[in-house]
Amino acid sequence: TRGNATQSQSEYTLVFFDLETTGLDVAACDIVQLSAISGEETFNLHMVPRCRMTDEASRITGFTVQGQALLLHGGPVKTVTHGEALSSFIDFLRSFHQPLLVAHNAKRFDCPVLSRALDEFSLKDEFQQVVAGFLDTFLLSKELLAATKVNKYSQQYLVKLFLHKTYMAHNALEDVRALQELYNKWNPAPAMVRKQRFSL
DNA sequence: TGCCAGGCCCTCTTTAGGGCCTT
Repeated sequence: TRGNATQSQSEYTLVFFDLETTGLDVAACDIVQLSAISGEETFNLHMVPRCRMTDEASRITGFTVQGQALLLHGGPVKTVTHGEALSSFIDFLRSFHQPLLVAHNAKRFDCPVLSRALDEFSLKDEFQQVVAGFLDTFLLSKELLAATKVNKYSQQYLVKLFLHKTYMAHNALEDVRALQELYNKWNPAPAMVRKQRFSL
């Protein structure tokens, strides 16, 4: 069993994930990078997007497309097809006990984009059978910090506020590392997790 | 080529508007 002793004995295993995409339109954007982390186990794959990247997305993430190649800050990046990435992701998730997927703004952004991609490759059912549910740290942070003076909830701001550090935001792997650390710092009560937990 | 969202939550609310967060 993967994960530490505490996780393997609990009802679920937290798996933090993040997508870098071609833009913010959840109904049309395509995935460029899919990353996840659970404990020390990481997952990180890149894909050549099948639609044009918005200039803003390129500026923020550093990803551009040249011909059939994906570039990060001008240098080539190894890629796989979207079908391969999603199948590999399901295999990665299968290696954990009851994986509970956690992302910042998951409900509004990462989940609908991931769900649409899974539908596209008829992998939704397989995915649903493996995954125990989702948790959105954006919504969770609002509830956790409701009694405080904090009124900004971006991941970058929260990481700076609670972990006193900056990180390479908009690199999906760095984002999930920071999110896992932030979550561990918060260590929300199981009751709150149960309350916030949702399905696709 | 040119365009660029919208669900959720809050509140000066529910016959609604506006800010936030994600790329």
